Amino acid sequence: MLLRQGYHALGIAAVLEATEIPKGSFYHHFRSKEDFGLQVIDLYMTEVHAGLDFCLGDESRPPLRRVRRFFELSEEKYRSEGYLGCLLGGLGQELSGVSEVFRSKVEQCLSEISRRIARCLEKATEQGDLPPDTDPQQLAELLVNCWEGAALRTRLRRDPAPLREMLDFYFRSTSR
Amino acid sequence: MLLRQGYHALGIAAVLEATEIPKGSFYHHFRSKEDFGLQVIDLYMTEVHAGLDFCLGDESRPPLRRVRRFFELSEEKYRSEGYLGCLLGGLGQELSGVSEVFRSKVEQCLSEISRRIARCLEKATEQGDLPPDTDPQQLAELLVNCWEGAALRTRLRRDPAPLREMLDFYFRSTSR
DNA sequence: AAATCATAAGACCGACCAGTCTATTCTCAC
DNA sequence: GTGAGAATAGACTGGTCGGTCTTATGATTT
Repeated sequence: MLLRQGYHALGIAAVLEATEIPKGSFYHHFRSKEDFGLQVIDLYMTEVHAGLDFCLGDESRPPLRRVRRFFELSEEKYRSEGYLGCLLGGLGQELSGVSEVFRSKVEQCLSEISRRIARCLEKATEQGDLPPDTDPQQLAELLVNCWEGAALRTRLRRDPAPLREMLDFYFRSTSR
Repeated sequence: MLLRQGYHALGIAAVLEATEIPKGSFYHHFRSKEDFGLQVIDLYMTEVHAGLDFCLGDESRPPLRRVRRFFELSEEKYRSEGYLGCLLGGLGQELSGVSEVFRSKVEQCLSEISRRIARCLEKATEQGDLPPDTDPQQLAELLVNCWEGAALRTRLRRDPAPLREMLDFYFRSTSR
């Protein structure tokens, strides 16, 4: 619901109705709506990290393939949700100008993802799949950032093409 | 204000106070808050198109340079606003799941920008600055989408690096 | 069985928001 | 100068929102 409607457009009452939970229970477990939102991000991140574990730890594939696979699985997940894009991008855009808490939280999450991908790109460099002069961290940030942009467009168009074309371009460019 | 705070977090009252305009005047000229938001987008787009006119119409530079220049000037504009990113990206993310009107409006604006850039990339292809088998429209969409992602990250980090690195990567990749 | 404490339950509250209403003032054509 | 419509002005309204309050219930410990 937070992904679809965004933070402000989603009322607590709607969450309570959908989950059939009374207000008293909600505020017993969550300090506030903000606390709730932050915990939703945490939950989202455990999924993301599980995906990263699964893909980047797959020693049977070359490192670059592992990275690509992670994003392909993410695309699959987006599809199953109706192409709503990424929660981090959504909340980041909506709240970064109005809540320092959310801004730093989202930034921290994105840089954490980038760091893990960078470590995998480093392996690719070691194995000679990337030019030796590449900066893995920068290349990883680039990938994550462009992915977020493509995810937004995918959401606007309700069409996965922007995600696919972005991945194609990125991996065609880096590995050549 | 709409760029900084987002649509929902921005109250009409705040706009009225900042502009010292009474409510009666506002609702005399705008049908509703939604109407106001849409007109702000229109205003934003006239600026964007002026920038496109200025850069893409500059016959003294090769086409690829014109495109790059447009985004470099955009970065400069973002900087002067305190790195709040792009209004289209911001409102698109926040509202696309909750308002069909805004969703289609933002999508239409982005695809319009892409189309103009595509026409310039086409010239680059004709002049041999891009491989003859490239799809200008797709390459333009890609650029716009990745730009939006980099703009979001720039906003989250309050730092222009993501924008610059994205442009570097894109133009290094395409023209090689 | 009693006591205790975490949780459930939803009525209730004050704040705020977009939007309306009526009254007033400005502008300009005639 | 006067009439008419556009624009200004802000008090007001109905509804919604996040959050609180009191009371009830369940489970666990002694």
